Amino acid sequence: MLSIGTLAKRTGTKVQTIRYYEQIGIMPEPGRSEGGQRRYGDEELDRLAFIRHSRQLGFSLEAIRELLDLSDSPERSCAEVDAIAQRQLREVEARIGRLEALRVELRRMIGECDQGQMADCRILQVLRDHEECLTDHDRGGA
Amino acid sequence: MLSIGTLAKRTGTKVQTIRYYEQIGIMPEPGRSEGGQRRYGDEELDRLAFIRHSRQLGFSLEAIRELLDLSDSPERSCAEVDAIAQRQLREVEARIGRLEALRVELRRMIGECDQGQMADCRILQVLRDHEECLTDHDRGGA
DNA sequence: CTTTTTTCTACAGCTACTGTAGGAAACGAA
DNA sequence: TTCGTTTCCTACAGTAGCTGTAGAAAAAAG
Repeated sequence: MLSIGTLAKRTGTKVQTIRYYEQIGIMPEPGRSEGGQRRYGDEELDRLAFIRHSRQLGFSLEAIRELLDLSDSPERSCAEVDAIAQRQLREVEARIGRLEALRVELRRMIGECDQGQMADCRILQVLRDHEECLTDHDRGGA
Repeated sequence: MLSIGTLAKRTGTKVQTIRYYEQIGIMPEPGRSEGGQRRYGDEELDRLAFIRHSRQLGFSLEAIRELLDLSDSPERSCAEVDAIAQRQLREVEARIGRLEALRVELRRMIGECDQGQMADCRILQVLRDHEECLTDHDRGGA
């Protein structure tokens, strides 16, 4: 039987996070010691490791809840699991795309900065320079 | 004089977000109409556009607060602004790196799924398969 | 037996907003 | 001017996914 602290160490999770998972219902209420402390077995260890690994892969807790539900009902097809993973992949790719665009703009901005005085700092000018943004919203909104 | 709604439309911001920015002190308290409604001028429009543009580039509100402070004190060097932008670029690059690693693992996972029954779903197996994670934390923690 | 570590509950705080309720102000049309 | 619609006001709760705190009890170590 494992204490919450041991479980935490073994899975690289903080103790409060485990209690939080219990609170939101993705970890079960475990048994207790005589003194009222949580005691876990291997099943809970596996479940928590699954959750943490999925979190590391960027799955939301809601998606993980779905995955756990699916894995509890073996009569359903693997296709549903696949769909969740595909969705996750698409989200990751979208995020990468957005960040790459940011990187381009940041690099351009930084490249133009020649370490002069504030008055003509290119970075601030670029950030202040919202012409495109403004007209964007103007045309779009009105 | 602009109403808060007009300012919102022009900058692509929600009305509540503007009030939130005022509350946390990165937008000033504006003048009011006779009836007590907020009225803005071009200075506030510029400031808000600066904030929104910076947010779109991934800067945190804290970083933006710094940038605004710096741009209010023109005697300081552009190098400080450059440092903030560089830091931001490094963060963006780190995030891209992490997401690319995720993408690799997700693709591998999905590739192995052959749409069979749950019992032998590769995706769930991969997610469940935490050997590496466990030993990682085991060796690292103990 | 004493000291230190761990655990307990309950709650506040974090980022950056977003949404809601209930009411007042402003604006356009008749 | 009156009506109806839209916008605005304040104040507060909620979102995701935790993290940190306080004060007390239980467990482990010496």
